[in-house]
Amino acid sequence: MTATSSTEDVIVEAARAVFMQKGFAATRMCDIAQTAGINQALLHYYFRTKDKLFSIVFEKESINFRSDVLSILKSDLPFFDKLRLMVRKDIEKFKSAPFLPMFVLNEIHSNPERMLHIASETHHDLIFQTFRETVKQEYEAGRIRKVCPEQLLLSIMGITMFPYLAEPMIKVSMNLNNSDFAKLMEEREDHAIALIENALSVQ
Amino acid sequence: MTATSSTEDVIVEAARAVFMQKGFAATRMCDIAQTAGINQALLHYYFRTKDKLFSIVFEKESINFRSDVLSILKSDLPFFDKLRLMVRKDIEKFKSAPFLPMFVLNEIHSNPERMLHIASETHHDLIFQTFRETVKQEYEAGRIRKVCPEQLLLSIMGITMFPYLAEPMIKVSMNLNNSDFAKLMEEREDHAIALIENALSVQ
DNA sequence: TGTTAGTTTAACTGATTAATTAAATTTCCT
DNA sequence: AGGAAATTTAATTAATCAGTTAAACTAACA
Repeated sequence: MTATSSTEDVIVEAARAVFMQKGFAATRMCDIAQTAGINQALLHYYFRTKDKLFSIVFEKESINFRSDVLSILKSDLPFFDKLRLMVRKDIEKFKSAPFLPMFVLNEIHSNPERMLHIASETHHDLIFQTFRETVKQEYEAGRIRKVCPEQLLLSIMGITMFPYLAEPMIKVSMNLNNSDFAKLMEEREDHAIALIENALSVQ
Repeated sequence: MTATSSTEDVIVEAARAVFMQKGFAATRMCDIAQTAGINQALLHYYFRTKDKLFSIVFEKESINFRSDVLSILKSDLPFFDKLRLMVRKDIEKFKSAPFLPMFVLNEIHSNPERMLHIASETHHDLIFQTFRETVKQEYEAGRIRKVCPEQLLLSIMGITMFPYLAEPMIKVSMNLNNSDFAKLMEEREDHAIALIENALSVQ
């Protein structure tokens, strides 16, 4: 059982869980220790400071957050297939990590400079540029309605992410329990794709 | 001028600004005092604790956050006019209070029980039920495509709110300065409305 | 068996911060 | 002017929390 694969990983995983749920400021080191099933001294033995531990967690998650859509966009699939894949991949990801959007957006919000670093590491600009050109080609060829690519991207992201950003609010407003909500998210993929397709289809 | 642009109001307004930007945990009472242009002692003289001050701010904002769409939905306007009004009202609100969505969702996220109280005060369930029935009537009459009302509402909210939730990320990704971003949000109203209309139109 | 890394316990330091208090000062009302 | 409320100053208390340290224990392992 390969001893040492653990502890360090256990700590990072515990930190991930607590940071994601509470955010940086509200997270206590002793919460992380407790979640990891160890004591505070050992926490500092492995990761000297709260900031270092947070950086490790945030770096990882913020990269995971940014979809790797570049390969999809650069493929030679029909445009609607690209969109379908983008939406499906995102929703799948958020289903397995529902706190991810809130966590990342929230920490960027409270420390925007960090975003500069993330953006360069994840080729944000390149992804966005490719998306813009792809959309432009499509509407110039008359295969979709003319639409501002920036606005379209914001709409797609909003459609896929919002339910996870607002999960606690939605559950109460719509009177859903956990399994109702999960089911709604199951069905969401198809709804989202259909909505976007219909919105862009000519005629 | 006197009239009472009273100290009390000044404090609440300062608290609103700081809490909105930093969230509860990261907010310091001395920040609020400084923003209000007073000292910490006076803060406690008016509002004894941080929690009380926060409650006042949050209560107010969470009610403001919830659009008063009930009157729109119950009017006898054509459905698309209702949608247009809903979207316009929401985007207008967020343009003047861009931190509102992040603030409310974030605090609900870190303290979901609070949501129960808000929901009952703002008739969430009634609004949602009315929306559901309105949509159902429309697609049963064949005036719009058949669509799950829950999903549609989530999509509309995502489309209107997401840009404000992700503002710092968007600015970096799309390489926009403040005025670029503001302009994009100006144009967003029409984009959002057109997108939803096209998505729902039959044929 | 003895060494070493990993781990625990428990007490402590130092910094931050919410909250309190008393006394002094200012502002405003009558 | 006199008095009450508002506000400041400055010092203090109490709590929380990140981070440190030393001493002891445990298990692997050579």
